[in-house]
Amino acid sequence: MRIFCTPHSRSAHSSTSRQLTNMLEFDHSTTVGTTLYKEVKRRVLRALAAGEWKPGEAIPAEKKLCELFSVSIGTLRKAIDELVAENILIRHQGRGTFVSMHNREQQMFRFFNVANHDGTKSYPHLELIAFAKKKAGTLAVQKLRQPGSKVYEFTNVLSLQGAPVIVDDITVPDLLFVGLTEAVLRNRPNTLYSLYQVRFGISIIRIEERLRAVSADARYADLLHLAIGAPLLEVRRVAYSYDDQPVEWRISHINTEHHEYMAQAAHYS
Amino acid sequence: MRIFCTPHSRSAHSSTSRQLTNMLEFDHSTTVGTTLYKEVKRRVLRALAAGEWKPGEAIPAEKKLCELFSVSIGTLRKAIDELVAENILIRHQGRGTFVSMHNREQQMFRFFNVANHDGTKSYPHLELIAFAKKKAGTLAVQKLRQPGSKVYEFTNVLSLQGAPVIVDDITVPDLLFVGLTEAVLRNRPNTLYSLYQVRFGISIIRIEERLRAVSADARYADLLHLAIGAPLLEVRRVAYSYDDQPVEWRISHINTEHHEYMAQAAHYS
DNA sequence: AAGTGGTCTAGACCACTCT
DNA sequence: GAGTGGTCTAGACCACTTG
Repeated sequence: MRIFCTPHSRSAHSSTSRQLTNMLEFDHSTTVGTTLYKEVKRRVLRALAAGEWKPGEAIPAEKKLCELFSVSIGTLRKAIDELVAENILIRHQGRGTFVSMHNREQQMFRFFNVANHDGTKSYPHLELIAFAKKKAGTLAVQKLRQPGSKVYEFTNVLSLQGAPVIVDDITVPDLLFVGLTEAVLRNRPNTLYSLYQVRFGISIIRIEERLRAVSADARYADLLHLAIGAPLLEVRRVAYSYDDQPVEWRISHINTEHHEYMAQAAHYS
Repeated sequence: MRIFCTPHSRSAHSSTSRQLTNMLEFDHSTTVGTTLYKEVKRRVLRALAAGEWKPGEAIPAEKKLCELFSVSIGTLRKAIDELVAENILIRHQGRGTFVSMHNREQQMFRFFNVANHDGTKSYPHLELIAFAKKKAGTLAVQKLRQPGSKVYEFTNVLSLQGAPVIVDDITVPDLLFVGLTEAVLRNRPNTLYSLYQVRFGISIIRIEERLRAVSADARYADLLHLAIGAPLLEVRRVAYSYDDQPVEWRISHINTEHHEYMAQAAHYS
């Protein structure tokens, strides 16, 4: 007679879970209302957050993971499916499954929503115009959930087709970005988020943005070569890493005279 | 000896497909690079577009669909999975799988991205201030891909907490909205998109929006009780139905002094 | 109790990639 | 050819809903 695994029963399930403990610390706090494939997903995420598999590297083959987690191929694939859908892993048929990187051409524009009026996107030219380490302001503390800590604050001006279009005022917690300097920011070869990943091991998974229309004050008018009072698109962004941990807070001001912010909505709210 | 279905071989596959032809016309034009579950998904979509199963109704049980399409439960579920992920179907454990509706409370805010500064959303009060049938302008023709046709144009003013905040200038093709009148727009009980669905059989599946900051002209200043030149968020939206067919083109102007436009990005660009 | 969707299994064969 | 992910099967048991 066959003995079936009873995935919805906590007792039978936790015994399965225990076998996986050697991989990473077992954390009971997040083990509520779980199913086998969710549990597998959580393990993979934890391994990623711990740097067990690094961006660009392949993770073990599906069959290997089935043995490692003691689940069937169907269950394993359902877990991986979700991670692929969330852009955390990338599958290449015949090659393997890889941890997503941010420095690839195609990923370049993932979180860069500014386009020309015809919908095409161009590479921005970038200039760092300010850099400082200071105590976090109340707004930054709130957004980054890092009370009482210090932060790095720096400002980039992005130009498209030779004209300045965007001013980014960026704040990151110093505890996560140990060793960040002006030189590091100037010498990076790729995008800012690829620098975060390669240099500091921080992967940006998700962003939330709030948009408003404002009038240019003296500073923005100067930086963007506009008249004071000209309409600007203000974008306030919080960028999140694997555990929904906020790691960057930025305010962008965009001259939308010749460019647009592109948004889409299809899947759930 | 067992005979396996060879899903990737066209000859074996098309014989399977033929069995389904009684349901709807077989269309060879879209049968390229297909897999079994994609084919099943396409059949379901076609049935939905044909009105075979209507919004709010349950579609046949998974086991029934397995027999109908002659596929296994795993394949059937993979097809339905994608339709659920795209918000076209909704599954309720123990009850059935239903065609998505737009008039439910929870769906109310799906395409309504304007929120208070604290992130909460409120029901807008709505006033119809203009309605006309006219020849489509060049911009509307381009966005709606309906050359030479007539359109309905109407304008709504949306108020939040008693103050006017948004002006929506909306254009829809008359061929799809036969019988649209001012009275129909005034007497609708739910959202505009639920009216589209219930009254005209048009389901909005996806929207694309482009955002800019502009200065209020005399019309918007008047409607939104602002000074001329005040910064406004301009949102240009195209709304799409099942076959990626554009069915609505609207330009919104939003006073973001006390409200924000919320955007998110996580899944693929 | 009957019917529905949700999860899981164990294994098959296919298409693709790399060596 | 060996190894990878991609698709598909046939059936099991579970949790939930409704009569």
